[in-house]
Amino acid sequence: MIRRLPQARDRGIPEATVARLPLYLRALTGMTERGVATVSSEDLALAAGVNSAKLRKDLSHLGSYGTRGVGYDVEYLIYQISRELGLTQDWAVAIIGVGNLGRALANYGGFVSRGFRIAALLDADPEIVGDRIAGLNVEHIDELEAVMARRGVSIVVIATPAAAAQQLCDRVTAAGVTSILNFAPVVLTVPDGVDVRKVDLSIELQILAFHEQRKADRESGGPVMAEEWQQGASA
Amino acid sequence: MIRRLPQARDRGIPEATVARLPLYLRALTGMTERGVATVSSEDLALAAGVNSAKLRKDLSHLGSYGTRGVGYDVEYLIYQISRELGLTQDWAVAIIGVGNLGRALANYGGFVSRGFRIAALLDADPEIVGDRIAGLNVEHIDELEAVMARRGVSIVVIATPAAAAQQLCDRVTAAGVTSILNFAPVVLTVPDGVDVRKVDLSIELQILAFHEQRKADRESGGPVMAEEWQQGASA
DNA sequence: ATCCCTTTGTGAACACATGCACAAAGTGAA
DNA sequence: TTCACTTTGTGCATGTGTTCACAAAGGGAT
Ligand SMILES: NC(=O)c1ccc[n+]([C@@H]2O[C@H](COP(=O)([O-])OP(=O)(O)OC[C@H]3O[C@@H](n4cnc5c(N)ncnc54)[C@H](O)[C@@H]3O)[C@@H](O)[C@H]2O)c1
Ligand SMILES: NC(=O)c1ccc[n+]([C@@H]2O[C@H](COP(=O)([O-])OP(=O)(O)OC[C@H]3O[C@@H](n4cnc5c(N)ncnc54)[C@H](O)[C@@H]3O)[C@@H](O)[C@H]2O)c1
Repeated sequence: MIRRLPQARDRGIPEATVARLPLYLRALTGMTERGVATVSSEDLALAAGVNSAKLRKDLSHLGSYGTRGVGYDVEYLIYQISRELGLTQDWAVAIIGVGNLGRALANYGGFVSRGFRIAALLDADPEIVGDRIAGLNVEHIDELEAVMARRGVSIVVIATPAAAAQQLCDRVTAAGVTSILNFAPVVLTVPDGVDVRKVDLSIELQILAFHEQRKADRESGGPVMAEEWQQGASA
Repeated sequence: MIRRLPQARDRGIPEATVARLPLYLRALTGMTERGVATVSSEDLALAAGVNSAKLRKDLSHLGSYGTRGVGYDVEYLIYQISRELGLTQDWAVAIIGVGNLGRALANYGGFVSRGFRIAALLDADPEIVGDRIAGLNVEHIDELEAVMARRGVSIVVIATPAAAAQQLCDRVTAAGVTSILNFAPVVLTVPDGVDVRKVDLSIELQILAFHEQRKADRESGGPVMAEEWQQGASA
């Protein structure tokens, strides 16, 4: 067989794979801290809560970094995944909206540990502007463009009320930002080439409620069909 | 009109559809507030940020609630989706871990508006236990089982440090809870029949970083292939 | 060097999700 | 009633993701 271009590590990593790489990374970090030097796909898959074939296929998209009969070198794999995810550089993040949620995010240590640095906090409320949170001054939203440029911000977190989100989104994309994490419960419209990811707790709860209701229906009511349950792990 | 009653409304709604129903619901709520009585799949799809064929297929899983040539009755559709998601009853939610994040969640009004009621706040820290937050007393984690039973809690939110999460998860599942929303960055292991959904901001940022890096590579470096960009909307 | 054991990397089958395109069903006008 | 027009609901093709199952590769013992 021709075998199609052995070099050229396929530059198209499936989105589903990308979403799992951070999971593997987290599991690997835990292992390296516990002094584990080498890990099999079976063990790593277990730690990450996925099927081992899936894990191997995911990793195979990055290249061939395992040793047959042995497994993967933990440190080396951490490095390769980090590089692939872009965590070898660090990213300046701005948080817009320093309310309940924005404050919690700003105080959270878990970002810095991966290469994310909170570089700016912005709010519209004069009561809040000037506050010192997690070692940063809260700046006025009017300064948005200037602050982002000065600090080299490339990822923006929107944690304002829904009503303000689209307008702020327009401003940051106009300023050249192409990565946004949105907590406001609205669908953001963005130009091509801009990535938006959203976190919506309300949606998560509604999905849980749906399944919870089903389980209740099952028990009390209707004929149970031969249809097995979702596994615990979420998507 | 007779409406449906082809009694076999398919009892297996695809997971991908379930995850979008809350989105449609939100869009519909906005419309009803603006006095819109009827909406076409095209318009609703636009508001929800999805393709209209997908929207129609999603809705078709709930039954045949549209009128050809006209569209969907907004109120009626809100009711049907709410019922399907289990939002016509209300759900008692307990938050475990009242730190930065738990506090933000407790103070958030957006849950109550859909049928979710924060019924209990629990923490291990004696400094925090007894605090009054969002009209609720923070109770000691030792009381977990008793409190959950007394308040009829059926959904638990875990917002503690990662180290405590699995153990707490074991306790709540042992107490009969089958729906968990987890903010701690660990993979929870649960018995069959228990649903866990997770929210991990760090993972979201890493996914954004991956794409951001790609875009940067594209511009500066390598030969650009005929491969189009992700659309902005996240999965 | 040979053999046995372990574990990777992947082809191939399957399962699930998306989106096009259109027949069927409804509205409203004449 | 008939016709023109709109919009739903869905069959079907295509695309994406998952899982099985195994050949190929490497390690270590003899
Ligand atoms: N708190 C939660 O647990 C939670 C959960 C789910 C979703 N959310 C969503 O996250 C967002 C923030 O929630 P919150 O509880 O922190 O709200 P909040 O009201 O406490 O904070 C919002 C902050 O945004 C600021 N703001 C308003 N308009 C602004 C503008 N134009 N520019 C800059 N800043 C502006 C406000 O001054 C305020 O400080 C909301 O959209 C909410 O729906 C919050
Ligand atoms: N704050 C954020 O923005 C953020 C972002 C992403 C993830 N997270 C995750 O969410 C979780 C909470 O984050 P946080 O910033 O609120 O942390 P935090 O330290 O502010 O709060 C944790 C709370 O949990 C309580 N706790 C600890 N052990 C407990 C136990 N056994 N039983 C009951 N309560 C216990 C602590 O007393 C504390 O009040 C962490 O796992 C964190 O990794 C937080």
